Amino acid sequence: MKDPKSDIRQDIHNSDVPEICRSCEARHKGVCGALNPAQLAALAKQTTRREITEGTELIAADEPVASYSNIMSGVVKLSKLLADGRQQIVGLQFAPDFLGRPLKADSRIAAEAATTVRLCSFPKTTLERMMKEAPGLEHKLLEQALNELDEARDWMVTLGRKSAREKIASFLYLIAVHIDPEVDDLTDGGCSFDLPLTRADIADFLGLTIETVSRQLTKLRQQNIITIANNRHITVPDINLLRECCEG
Amino acid sequence: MKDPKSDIRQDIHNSDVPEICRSCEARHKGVCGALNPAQLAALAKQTTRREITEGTELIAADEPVASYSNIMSGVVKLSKLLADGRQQIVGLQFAPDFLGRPLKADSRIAAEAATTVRLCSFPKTTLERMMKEAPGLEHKLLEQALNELDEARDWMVTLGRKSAREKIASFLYLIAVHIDPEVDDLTDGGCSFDLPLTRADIADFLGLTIETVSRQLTKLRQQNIITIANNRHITVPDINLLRECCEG
DNA sequence: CGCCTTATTGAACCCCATCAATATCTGTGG
DNA sequence: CCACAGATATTGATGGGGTTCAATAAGGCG
Repeated sequence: MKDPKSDIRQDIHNSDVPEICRSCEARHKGVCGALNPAQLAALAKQTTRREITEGTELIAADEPVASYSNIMSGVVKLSKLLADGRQQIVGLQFAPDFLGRPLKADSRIAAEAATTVRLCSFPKTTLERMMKEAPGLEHKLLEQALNELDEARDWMVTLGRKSAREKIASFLYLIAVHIDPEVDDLTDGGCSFDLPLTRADIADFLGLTIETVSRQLTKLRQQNIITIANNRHITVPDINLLRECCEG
Repeated sequence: MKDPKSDIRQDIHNSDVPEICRSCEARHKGVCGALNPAQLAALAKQTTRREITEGTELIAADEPVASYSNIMSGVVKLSKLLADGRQQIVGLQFAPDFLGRPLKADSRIAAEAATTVRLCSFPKTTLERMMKEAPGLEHKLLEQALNELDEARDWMVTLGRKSAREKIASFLYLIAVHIDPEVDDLTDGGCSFDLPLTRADIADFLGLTIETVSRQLTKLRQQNIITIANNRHITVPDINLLRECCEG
């Protein structure tokens, strides 16, 4: 069932991996993990790496886009807009996530750099050609899509059924888990991180107003569940206390 | 790059399609569309078809499940539960959707028959084996996952940013589009359908209470945007009026 | 018809939004 | 280093949309 030629290719020595790919996270946990050195080299020829400043629009809703990207560092926010200006952030993406809507010209979702972001971009057509040659690529995309679907559905519970306090706690916990690789659902102890979003963005992510976000953060601070420095830097002395706030 | 053997298989005459698959929607729009007649026949040997009554639990959250299914008719609701009993419905599935969480043992989501449901089920292991033989299967799964992701994100806007009235209108519109195949985003005129959910389910889908759902339905009725018969049957004289209610 | 479930309607309350004022941060230039 | 200005965040007062609690009505099925 397997093409023997590709087996040979995959045995090519690691030194054939393009230099820029060697230390890239996307090659291990990201979509590029599905490519062999020769395919990586072919893709690398077409890639452009960019550092993008906070606030830059990466993908406009409704506009067809000609390239996909891997996020190498930073945080990207995905958002949707209603006609009257109300906004909802529908997802956050971190390294080494794949950015773009496969199998469709327009995503109907806007993507914006929430922090400084480094991207590794390549033409849509190149990736689509490779999807036919390397079925593992499609598998990686399926994995990410299903993970994002799980996350989106988790967040629907937060949006639909949680109080403002629980929403804020859930948000802080989400960021803690994604920013600090040491933290996961079982961790004890404390952690600290910078918020990748402004209060306005947090409000748009949680379906709240800026004022409510601010008030609830203040309350969590007064109850010693978090400390805040310079508005953006959060310290969580005991992650379990925060976790308890996520569901009442 | 292509395995010539599979090309031959795909040219096998249509009469080799298993009888039970011939009139099945999943073979056209669903995942089975990726299988050739021989593969369909192999899968058909392992499938069981069941008719399931409203209210039956199909998948329990956290419990590993040994089979996947195609929905042949009816509506399945996917829901999540908080520890204190608060519930959020995170998705609705219609024929010919694929039911189950690929690539993972437990889905952390409960699935329940919202109406009478007919399923075509097959062992997980069988499908996983076929995914390796027929890359098109994975492609179909990716398509559905991305569609569900789009839908989930659309709904996040509804949950996070819309008023109760807009939520109810959005829900009615969603059902109209999915139940009546004639209706889509561009349709004019009217339509009518049965609600597949109770008021309690609608509330859990929209992040509201039963009472609010009821009050908003009453208001829409008083404004002649809908009529209601027997609590469940909705008639929409002008779908455009309803559409306008979805965003204010 | 009678019972039970499901849905509607009413009244009071509360959480969060809104509007408004003040405070803090950040970066720039004197 | 400080002063200033604009953006960002906090805090306060008030009001409204949706929840909660409670009672009534309507549907569904024996």
